[in-house]
Amino acid sequence: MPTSEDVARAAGVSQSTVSYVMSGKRSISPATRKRVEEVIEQLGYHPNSGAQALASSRTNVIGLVVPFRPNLDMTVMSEFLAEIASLARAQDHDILLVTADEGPAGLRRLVGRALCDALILMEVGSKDDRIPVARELGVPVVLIGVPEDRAGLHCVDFDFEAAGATCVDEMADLGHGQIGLLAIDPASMKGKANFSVRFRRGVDAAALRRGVQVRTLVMQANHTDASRVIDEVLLMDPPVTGLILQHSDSPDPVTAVLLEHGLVPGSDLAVIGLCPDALAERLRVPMTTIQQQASEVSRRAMATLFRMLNQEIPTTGEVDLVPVKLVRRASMNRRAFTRESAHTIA
Amino acid sequence: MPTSEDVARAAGVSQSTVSYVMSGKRSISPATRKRVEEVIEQLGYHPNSGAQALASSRTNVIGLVVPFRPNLDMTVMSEFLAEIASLARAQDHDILLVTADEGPAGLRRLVGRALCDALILMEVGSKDDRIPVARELGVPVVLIGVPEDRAGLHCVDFDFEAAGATCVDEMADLGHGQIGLLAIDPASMKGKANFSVRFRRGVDAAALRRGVQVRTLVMQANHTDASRVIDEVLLMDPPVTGLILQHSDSPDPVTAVLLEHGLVPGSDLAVIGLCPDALAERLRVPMTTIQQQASEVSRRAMATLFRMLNQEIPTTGEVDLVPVKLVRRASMNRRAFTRESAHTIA
DNA sequence: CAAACCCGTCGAAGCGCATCGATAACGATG
DNA sequence: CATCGTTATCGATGCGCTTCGACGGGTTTG
Repeated sequence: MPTSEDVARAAGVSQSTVSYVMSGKRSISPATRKRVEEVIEQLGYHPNSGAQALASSRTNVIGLVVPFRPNLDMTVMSEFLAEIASLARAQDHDILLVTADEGPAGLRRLVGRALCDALILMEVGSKDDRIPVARELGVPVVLIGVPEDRAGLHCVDFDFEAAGATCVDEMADLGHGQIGLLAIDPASMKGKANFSVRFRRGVDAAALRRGVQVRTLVMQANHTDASRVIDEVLLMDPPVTGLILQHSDSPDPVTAVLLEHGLVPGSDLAVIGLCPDALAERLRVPMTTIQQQASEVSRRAMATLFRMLNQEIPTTGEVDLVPVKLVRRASMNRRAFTRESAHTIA
Repeated sequence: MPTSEDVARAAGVSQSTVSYVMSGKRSISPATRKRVEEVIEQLGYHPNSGAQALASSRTNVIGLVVPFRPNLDMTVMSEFLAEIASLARAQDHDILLVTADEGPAGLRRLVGRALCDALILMEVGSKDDRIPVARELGVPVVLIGVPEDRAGLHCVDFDFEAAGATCVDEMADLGHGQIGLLAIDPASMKGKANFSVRFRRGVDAAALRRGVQVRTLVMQANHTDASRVIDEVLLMDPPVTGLILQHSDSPDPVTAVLLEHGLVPGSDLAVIGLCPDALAERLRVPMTTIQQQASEVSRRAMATLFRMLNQEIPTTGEVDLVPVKLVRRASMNRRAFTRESAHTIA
């Protein structure tokens, strides 16, 4: 591997000049610059990152801490990964991928070993033991997620509360006053994640505001449980005319069960949910959803992170919630005033 | 941040002694070792990775190159990521996540800048422009996937050919002589990936061997197209009694369409496919599948990589195919000899 | 026309570690 | 008892870079 010394010799300049050509931190005459750049090109020179880090105490690496717990929505997660990695590269940074297995000590290691200049913590839970450590790390940190105790830390996330509210509003706007919320089990791992909690908070608030009744049924995202839950829904009185799906992987089973009952989403029952677009669109009846734009969240997180790295803003935290976007598809219908049919058909 | 110099001073030894305590490359008296280790603990010392890399020309980082092209099966992908990251940490290594956006030049950058000691290339296609570069990089490389031109490179992957064959064998064993293969469009991005090609090669070979007829229908993994394709299948003569699903996201739509036709998988029609376990199990009729054990592939890839890093084996390549595992669920039935009913029911 | 500046360049001093050779202390060996 | 290994430690060097101060020559200024 050629070093900057090699480049300097070949270009007939000093090593420090090569360094200044690369960093642009001092003015260089056009002639020398050209000569040096040609040699760099020709030799295929790349600065040694270790040496660079040692001398400048800047690694140009961002640590991305992902708790790969099972049962995570990987579709969304990988959108994050792709976008974050790409944005990092655009600013000449790289991404160090760290699982959360190591816990808080892992964060200390990253910073202590000077493996990265900044951290992004993904999938932050309501109570997350990475939080207190993150605060004292002395490097810029951005959280994806909104923990309870977030003082001094910058958070970015989807606005799940607005998402919940939007679902209810859309229902109410179409005349549905009796809504079934097919919800994630609050006792489960996923249910404890704060996005789950915030979504339901949004639903509840909007229900109150709009004067509609929301009945919650906890379900697992599989056909058997969907079947059980839909049976319950159909027996409710007054009859439920709209369903909100919280699980991102419940659209398939729920749609399947509804169809088995002769109920077509968008005609016999209004259905709205939270899932990836690709899934929503490939259903028998494409589903109206709240779109989760991972790219937008990533963009904001990275923008903030780089501003912190460049000392443009203090590391003091605030919550940056990305507005939700309702994508209307065929699964929502206006309430029919004479729909008692559900019971009989079923 | 404390340095090894700080540790040395506090422990009353020289800096080099601290270094030897940490690396274990020279013998240290138990007394000194204990003293040094205590100071390390107490000061919260972590060796600076940049300095370490500079001095030892070893980064303890593995570059993981992932082409985040849309339409990738992220469920499987993230299993890889999680397992690889975890295995790396177990050997005191970290993972640098690199998207393939930069192409071959990105690989040169990684090695040229000495950002990592070794590379794993994921989702390697049949013809992949990263391959020629990878070969000349001068660092250990392991490919996940099997490109055509793989001389000198170590590949690990699922044995998709065996997967295809196993599907056909299972069908044949249960008496099915007329099989429909609902296949990925070979002209699509995904269809060009070599795993797709290999699966179909396995299917074809086994069909020939077992003397069964496989008719291929290209489909998209959505309800509309599934409907179109199943209509075609049901009109075939002689009647198809078993379906092989190549798309990992076709089980939902296909099952849905079959049920609409009054056909229950596992009773009226045998269905087998290639998809994540979680999906297979949450279907109305849990589906028999070929299980893709990402963890096993990861383990083998990492094991080989570390052996190359430790000079235990040469960097000469071979293909390491992970045997497939058939997981029987409820979607397969023995052929009924008098099933003409499909047409009439449909 | 000298003083004050700016521009482009160079030399040198580290950054924090790994590692090699040297050295001292100390049994074991003949 | 002189010699040879061993074992445990230290000092010095260098990895490849960034960055600071210095310096010469050209330009501006009073």
